[in-house]
Amino acid sequence: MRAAATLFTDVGYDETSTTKIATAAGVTTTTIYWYFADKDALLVAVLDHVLEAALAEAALHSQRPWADQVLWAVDRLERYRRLVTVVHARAPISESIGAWHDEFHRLVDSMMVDGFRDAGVPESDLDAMTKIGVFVVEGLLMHPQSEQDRRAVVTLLTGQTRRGSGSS
Amino acid sequence: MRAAATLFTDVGYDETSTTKIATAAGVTTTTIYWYFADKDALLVAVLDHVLEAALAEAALHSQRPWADQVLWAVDRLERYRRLVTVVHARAPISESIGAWHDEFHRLVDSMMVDGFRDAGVPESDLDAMTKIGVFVVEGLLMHPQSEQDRRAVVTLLTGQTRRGSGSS
DNA sequence: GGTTTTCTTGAATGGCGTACAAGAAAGGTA
DNA sequence: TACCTTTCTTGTACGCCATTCAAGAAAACC
Repeated sequence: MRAAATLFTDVGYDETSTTKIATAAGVTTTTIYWYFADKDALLVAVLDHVLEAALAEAALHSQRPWADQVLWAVDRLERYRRLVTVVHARAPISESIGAWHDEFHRLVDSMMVDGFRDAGVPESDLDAMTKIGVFVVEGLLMHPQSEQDRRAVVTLLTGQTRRGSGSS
Repeated sequence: MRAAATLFTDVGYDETSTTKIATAAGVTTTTIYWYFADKDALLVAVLDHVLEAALAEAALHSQRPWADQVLWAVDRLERYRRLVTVVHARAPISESIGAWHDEFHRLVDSMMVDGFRDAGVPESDLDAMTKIGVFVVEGLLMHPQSEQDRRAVVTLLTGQTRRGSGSS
């Protein structure tokens, strides 16, 4: 069932009708509504599923340098670009998605705080730096960049301006 | 007519039906379709209108310090949060909105490059810094923050860590 | 005054998310 | 075995949506 909701990731939420989901899953739309309160609830289930898988993988990389971790996350999550945009678009109008979004940011914020603290960001800048980190990662997800551009942005973000990635 | 499309800003694009727009404008939905090819074209017209007005106002502040300019932009554009999210959500699926989004980023990128260059960012980091700037501003628009948090983020972003805005 | 162009409309179409009453499957208990 | 209850699935229907089309009103032009 949730396998059928790969459609949200690849095709998009608004572009995927409940009928298409039902057909792909070999059932009727009404069946979907027995398992999920509404289409938003189905999206939340997909989000939870996807996030859980990503977190499990991320745990394997937790010892790598901070810049590598962030870059890995961007690479790993890039495929969920459509989910990122639709969550932000629907968060203000859908109770369930708004709640998921809030909790998601609490989680990501805490991970970012730890990462930047370990990377040596002074305590006074930690909150602001965390927000910048989250916004930049979301920006990279929503606006796909070339491999080098991604790396340049993350490198600059995480403070180690290793020089030699400029342009023109 | 475009005055009636204030609905997009305040209520949201998906939440505003063509019928509501037509009623608010004192016409029928069909009339709207004489002036605009589809609902997306109407959104693009609203975006152009809103952007033009903001740019005109921004020109008056072009002599202020870079950090103030960015902060002013965030304050000024915050009311368009719904537009920001819907543009990102629809850019991949709507030709016209995708085109608008591309051109918008070209414009904003060039403004950001100039701003950061004048602020003393080395040429080698300029491209990456510009992207970070754009992503952070978009992030601030999509995730409303308190006055102090906004200021702290922009201050850190623009490099003048003036100290004394930390937390806890 | 007649013709052409500009604008507005009512009615229709197909698709959407969702609700509901009815029934099939499955499981438990005698 | 037969009955009852819970779990699941379905066909059908509703109201709303974006969009289209043929028809007509208003305005502009000659």
